[in-house]
Amino acid sequence: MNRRSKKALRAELRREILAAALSVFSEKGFHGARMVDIARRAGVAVGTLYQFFSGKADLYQTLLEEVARRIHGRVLAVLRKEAPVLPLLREFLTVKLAALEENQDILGLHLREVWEARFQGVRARVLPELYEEYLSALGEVLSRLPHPLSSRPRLYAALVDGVIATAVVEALEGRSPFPTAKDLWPLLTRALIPEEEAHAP
Amino acid sequence: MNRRSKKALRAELRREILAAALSVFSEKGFHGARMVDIARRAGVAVGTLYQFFSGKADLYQTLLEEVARRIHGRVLAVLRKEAPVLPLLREFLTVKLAALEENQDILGLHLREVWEARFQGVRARVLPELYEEYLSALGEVLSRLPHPLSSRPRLYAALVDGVIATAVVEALEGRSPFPTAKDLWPLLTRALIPEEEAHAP
Amino acid sequence: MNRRSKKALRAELRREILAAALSVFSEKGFHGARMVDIARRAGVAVGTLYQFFSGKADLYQTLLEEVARRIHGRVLAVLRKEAPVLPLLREFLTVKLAALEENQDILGLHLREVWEARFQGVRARVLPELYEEYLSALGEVLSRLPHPLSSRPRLYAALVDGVIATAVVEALEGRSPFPTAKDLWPLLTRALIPEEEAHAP
Amino acid sequence: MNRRSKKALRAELRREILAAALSVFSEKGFHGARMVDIARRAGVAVGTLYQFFSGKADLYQTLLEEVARRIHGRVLAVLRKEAPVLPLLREFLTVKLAALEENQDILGLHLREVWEARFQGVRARVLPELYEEYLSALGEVLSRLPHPLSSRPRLYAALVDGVIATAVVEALEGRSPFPTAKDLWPLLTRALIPEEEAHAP
DNA sequence: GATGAATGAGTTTTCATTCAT
DNA sequence: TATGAATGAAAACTCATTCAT
Repeated sequence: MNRRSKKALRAELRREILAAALSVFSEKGFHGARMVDIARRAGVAVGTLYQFFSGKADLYQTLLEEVARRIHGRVLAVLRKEAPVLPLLREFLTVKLAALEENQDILGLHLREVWEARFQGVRARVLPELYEEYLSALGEVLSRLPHPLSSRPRLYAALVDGVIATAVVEALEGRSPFPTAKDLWPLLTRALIPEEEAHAP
Repeated sequence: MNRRSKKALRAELRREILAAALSVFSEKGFHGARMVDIARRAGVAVGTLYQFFSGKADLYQTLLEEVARRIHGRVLAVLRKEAPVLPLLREFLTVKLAALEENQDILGLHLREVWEARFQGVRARVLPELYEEYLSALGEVLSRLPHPLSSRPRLYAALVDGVIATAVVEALEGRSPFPTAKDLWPLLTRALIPEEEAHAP
Repeated sequence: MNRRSKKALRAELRREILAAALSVFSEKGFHGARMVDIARRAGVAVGTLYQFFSGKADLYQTLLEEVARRIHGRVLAVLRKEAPVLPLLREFLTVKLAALEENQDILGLHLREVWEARFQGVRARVLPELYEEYLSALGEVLSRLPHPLSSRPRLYAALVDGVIATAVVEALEGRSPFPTAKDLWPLLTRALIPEEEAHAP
Repeated sequence: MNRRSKKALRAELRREILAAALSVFSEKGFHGARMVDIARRAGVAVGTLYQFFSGKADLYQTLLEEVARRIHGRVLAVLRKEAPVLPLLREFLTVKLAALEENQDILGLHLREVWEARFQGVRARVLPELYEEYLSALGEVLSRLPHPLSSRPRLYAALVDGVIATAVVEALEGRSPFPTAKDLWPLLTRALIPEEEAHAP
C-alpha cells in the first residue's frame, strides 16, 4: 500500500471516529458521553482517539465546527449572493433544507447546539462563529423586506430559523415527512394566525 | 417552636434546595451539575439533599414537574376554556408570556427541557406529560382556525410555541426587551415573509 | 465527640497521609509512586487523598515544604544567631545532626531532594526556598573563616553540607552508626588528605 | 554500500539513540522519560528503539553501564596502579575530573545515579557494580593514609567522592568554573574548618 | 434532622510495546 | 530494517452516595 492510500485510510479512520463521537454525543450529550463508548462504536481502542484529538473536549469542539461547516457554510454562500430578496430567500430555504436532509446524521447535534448557542450569556460555551455569521447574513437579507421585524434583523432571523428548525425536528421525530421548500414556503409567507380571515363573515 | 412552624421551615428549606438545583441544572445541564454545587448554593450540606430527595435524578425530575406545573399547568387551564378561538389565543399568549416572565428563574431549564423533549425518540428522557398535554391542547385550539396547518395540530402547535420560545430566548439573552402579548400578536398574525407586498411595485 | 477532637482527628489523618506519601515517594520517586499505594499505606480510600491535596503534585510539594521546614528551618535559626564563628559552627553541626536524626522518616526524601535541588538549571523543579536560604546563611557564617573558599560562600557551604550529607547517608544505609557532632567535627577540621603528615619522615 | 559501512552506520545509530536516551533520562529521570521523546530526540521512530534495546529498562541499564565504563572504568584503572599514595591520589583526581569534564553529557545521569546508588537498601535499583568497585578501590588507596577515617575505607571514599561531586555540580550549574585538580587538591588537603588558625589571635 | 468527610466505582488520560506495511 | 499508528493496561482524578457524629 502506498503513501497515498495510507493517508486516505487515516482520514477515513478519523471520519469514523467523528461519526461515532457524533452519534454518542447526540444520544448522551457532552457529559453523558464516555470515551470508551465512542471508541467502541468507532471500532478502535481508546488510545486511538487520543492520536487524533487531544481529549474529549477537543473531539466535541471539532465536531461542532464540522457541523457548522457542513450546514451553515453552504447556506452562507447562498445568503451572500447578489439577488432580489424573494428568489434569494426561496433559494436559501431550498439549500438549507437540502443541507439538513443530507446531513441527517449530524442533525441532532446541530439542532441541540444551535439551541445552546442562544444561551451564550448563561453558559460560557464556545459558539462556532459560523452560526452567528449565518444569523447575521440571514438577518441582512430579511431586513430588505417590508416587515415590522426588519429593524431587528437578529430577532427576525432567529424567528425564521426557529420555524424551519421546528418543522425539521418534527420530521426528525417521525411525526411528519421531511419538509420540502414547497411545504415551508407557504408557511413563511402566511400568518400563523390568520386574524383577518377568522374575523370574516 | 411548635409543630406548625417546624413544618413551615422544612418546606422553606425544600424550596431553597429546589431553587439552588434549578439554577445549577440550568447552567450546567443534568450531567454537568454536581450535588456539592447544589448544596453549596442552597446553603446546606450535601447530606441534607438526600433528606428531601432520593438522589440527583429525583431532584431533577421533581424540578421538571415543578416547571411544568408552574408554566404549562397555568397555560393549560386557559386553553381548556370554552371560548371563541381568537380571544382564547390572545389570552393564551398573555398568560403564557406572564408565566414565563414571572418564572424567569426556571426559564433556562424550561426552555432547555422543552427542546430536549422534542427528541423523545432519540433520548430515553422522561418527558413531563404536561408538556405533551400542553401541545395537544394548543393544537386543538389552533385546529379551529382556517389554516393549512390545521390538519396537523401537533406541528402547528409546535411552530407557534417555537416562535414564542425564540422571542423569549432573545429577550433572555438581553438582545431585546421581554416580549409582551402586544408585541407578539402581530407577529403571529402576519406572515414572516410578506410575499405579496414585496411583489408590489 | 466535640469539634475540638474532630479537628484533631482530621489533622491526624492528614499527617498519616503525608507519612504514607513520604514513604512511597522515598521508595519510588515522584513518577514511580502511585496514588493507590499512598492511599493503601495511609489506610484510606484514594478519594480521601483528594480531600486534603489537590493532586499528586500538590502532595509532593507539600511534603517538600514540610521537610524543608522541619530540617532547614530549625538549622537556620541557629545560623542566624550572633556568636563567634567556631562555637556557632559547632552548634550548627549539633543541631543539624539532631534534626536529621529526629526526622529519619523524611531523610530519604530530604536528601534526594537536596540533591535534585542543585540541578535547578536542568530541571524546572521548584526548590523550597528554605534550602537556598539555608545555604546562604551557612555560607555567610563560613565566610568569616580564614580559608581560601571564604570568597565563594555558596560553594563552601555546599561542600560542608555535602560532607555532612554523605556521612548521614552512609549511616542511613547501615554502613556506619549515625554520626554525632563529636564524630564529624574532627572530620571538618582536618584535611581529608593529610599531605604534610604523609610527606613527613 | 558494503557490509562494513552498514555495520558502521548501525553502530552510529545505536550511539545516537543512547545519546538521546541519556539526555532525556538526565532531564526527567527514569519514570519521567518517555520513549517517544527519546525516539524524537534521536531522530528515529519508536519502533527502532526496540530494534536495539528490549525496552525502556534495558535502554536505561545499558546507559548506566556506559556511564560506569566511561567514568568509573577509567578511574578504576588509575586506582589499581601500584604507586605511592599521594601521587596516586593526585593522578586519580586529575583523571576523575578529566573523565567528568569530557563526559559532561552524561554527568547529569551519572551524578543522579551515584546518588541513588547510595540508597541501595531503600530502592531495589540495580547498582552498576562498577560504582561499588570504584568506591572500594578508592577506599583501599585512602586507607594507606594516616587518617582517622582510614579504618573506614567505604565512608572515607564516599566523603572524598562527595566533595568532588559537590564541586562538579556547582560548576555544572554555572555557579563556578569547572574545577581542576589544582583547585581541588588544596581543598582535600586542607581542613574545611581551620580550627586552630581561627583560634589564633 | 443536619452535617460533611470518607468512600470507591467509574471516567479520562497516558504511554510502553507491538506489528502490519 | 525502519516506521509510526494502534493498542490497552495502568494511572490520575471525579463525584454521587453513605453514615458516624
